[in-house]
Amino acid sequence: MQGGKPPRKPTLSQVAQIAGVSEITASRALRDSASVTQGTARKVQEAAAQLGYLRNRLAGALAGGPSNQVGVILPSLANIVFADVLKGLEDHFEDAGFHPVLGISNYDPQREERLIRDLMSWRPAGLVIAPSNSTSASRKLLAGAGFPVVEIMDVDIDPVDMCVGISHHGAGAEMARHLIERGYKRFAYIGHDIVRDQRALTRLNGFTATLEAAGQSLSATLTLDAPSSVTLGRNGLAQLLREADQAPDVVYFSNDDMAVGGVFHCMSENISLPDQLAIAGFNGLEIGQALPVPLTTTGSNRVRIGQKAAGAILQRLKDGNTAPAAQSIDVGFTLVHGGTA
Amino acid sequence: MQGGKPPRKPTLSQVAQIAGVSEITASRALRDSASVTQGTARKVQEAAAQLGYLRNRLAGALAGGPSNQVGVILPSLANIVFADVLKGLEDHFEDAGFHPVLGISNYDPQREERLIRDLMSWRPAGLVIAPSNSTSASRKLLAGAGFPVVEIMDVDIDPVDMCVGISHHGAGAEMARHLIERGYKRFAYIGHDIVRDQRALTRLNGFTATLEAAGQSLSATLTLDAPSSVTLGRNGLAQLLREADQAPDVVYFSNDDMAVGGVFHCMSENISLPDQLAIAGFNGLEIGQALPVPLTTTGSNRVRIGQKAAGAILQRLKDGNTAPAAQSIDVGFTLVHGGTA
DNA sequence: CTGAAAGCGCTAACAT
DNA sequence: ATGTTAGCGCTTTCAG
Repeated sequence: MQGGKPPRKPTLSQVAQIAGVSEITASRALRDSASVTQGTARKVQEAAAQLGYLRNRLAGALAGGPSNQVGVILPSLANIVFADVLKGLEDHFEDAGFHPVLGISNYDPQREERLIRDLMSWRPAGLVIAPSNSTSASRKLLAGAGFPVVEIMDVDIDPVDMCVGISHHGAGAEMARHLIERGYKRFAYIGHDIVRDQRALTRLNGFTATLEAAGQSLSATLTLDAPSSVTLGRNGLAQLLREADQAPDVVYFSNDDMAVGGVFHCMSENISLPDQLAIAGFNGLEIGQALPVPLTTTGSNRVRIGQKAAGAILQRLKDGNTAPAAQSIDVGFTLVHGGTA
Repeated sequence: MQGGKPPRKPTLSQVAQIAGVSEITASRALRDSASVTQGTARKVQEAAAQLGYLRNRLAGALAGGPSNQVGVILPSLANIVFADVLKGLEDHFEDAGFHPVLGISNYDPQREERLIRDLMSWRPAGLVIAPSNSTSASRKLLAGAGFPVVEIMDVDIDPVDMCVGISHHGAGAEMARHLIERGYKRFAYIGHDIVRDQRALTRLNGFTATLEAAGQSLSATLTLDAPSSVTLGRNGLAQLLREADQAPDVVYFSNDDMAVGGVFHCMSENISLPDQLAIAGFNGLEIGQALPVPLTTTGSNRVRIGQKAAGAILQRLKDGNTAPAAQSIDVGFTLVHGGTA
């Protein structure tokens, strides 16, 4: 409570001394009481309790022991999507006694590279990363990491090691197919800062490719240079409808946040959904489904992605980290037939 | 990519050798190029780049260097509330180059204690914890931590070191005052597993205390033994209305998730809000405000709590961790005048 | 500004 | 089942 130099924490050697055994025996007793006589284990544990001994994993890991830390690099935490992924990661890591060490790249490749260095400098047991246009230096770091690495969110990539996610190209394509089937003709797209969010761009590419294969095309595209948000989507739709030569009959938004904004604009302008205008999003967020008319969108298994990624790391750690051929896990997406398209 | 024993990573001494300086000089050059001649700094940096040297902070921290890891213990990530707090923490930690090391207690005091031990064994620079009925062992551990500790969410506590949050007692009391003022007479409460969620219980206490001070009381209370959710709130209200001798005219829910469920029940049963029944929640979640009739609730500054907590840790680290008197930061709450009460 | 010595606290490897 | 030896890779003193 008061000032003064911090009293040194009790060390293993002190525990050993009190228990009347060697340091290494104390170490074994504390880590895996099975590798030691019951009596010894008890003595050591008592000594440790008496001293208030607290294991120092810095020393342990430096000496070659295992780490239970896993680096986790995500682009943002403002977006519920990544909070969901983190939840999924925690689900499995927590049970296995592993702890995520978090870094947020803010969609910035330079920052991401710095984070990779930073987290690797703690010699974690593994690394999970949702890449943001990774630099080649980043890829090189990951390739030579020496521990399992999982790139998450997108499987339309050439993974450094393993990857878990969905095909964003496929998701865009499927939505295009659905909308074409519904008979829509005048397609528009409203997106957020797509330069940074590569996965949104990939969806758009899948979307337009499918339109074109069907002899259709985007009649209007609006890309706003800001992070996605409900407000941005709302203003975006207002702007698009104001500026477009001919009103679209359906708008594909870069994600659900944006799309919900679009729905709100329609509500306030008395544009009836989906007759006057149809709207589609991506992610399958709860808020979209809680709307009076649930949003038509693509459900992405975000929690699942986290769980699978954690599972992949843990599995490899159990297998002694013998890197097999690069592995790709597609958790799949689902078309959510809402009422807006 | 292929098997084989992992090649040892380059060490500082190798960098030093190539640069033609001593190990310690190389160390200084890499950490703080200002404490060394420009030329030396350049030579060392080149050598490091050439070797692909990656700092080993395990060794650094063990040798007495600073850590940039901060333990963060939260009860859950399923609840958006804690994702928001984590976002706030990241906002400041990321900029300062610090990384949260995450543990999820699942509202379990035993698990929380294990997590505290586990995270402390990495000798972090600080610890942020949203306590869950902490055991006395947990409190003892935190008290002797030797680094800054912030207990978050609630300021109605006696903090081990510092705390950041709001008064949950006050929040409950204010909502009671508001509802009394509105003229409601028959008050009911619907809560989730309150044994585990102490803060919800504290709000309830503030609520009932205020009712009683005004000569009123809760006419019905329903506490469900499960984590809070929209579905639980919906079923809860159905049950309460079914079983209550006399229908309440207002229901205070343990939080917004629950309250939104209540609103959904009313929608499907054509119970008009707030005339036939009024509803109030807690948190000010986006989903509650996105409802056709926005939810009357208490806004909690969750992101702010995270930011302030991170700020408090960083400040103390800058001040050389000279623990001043225990500090308590109240970020305050706001009554959200929605349309449901 | 640079260096030499010493050691942080622990665990793997090899005995016994 | 337990102990001995050695060293992980770095940084903190303390000197120059």
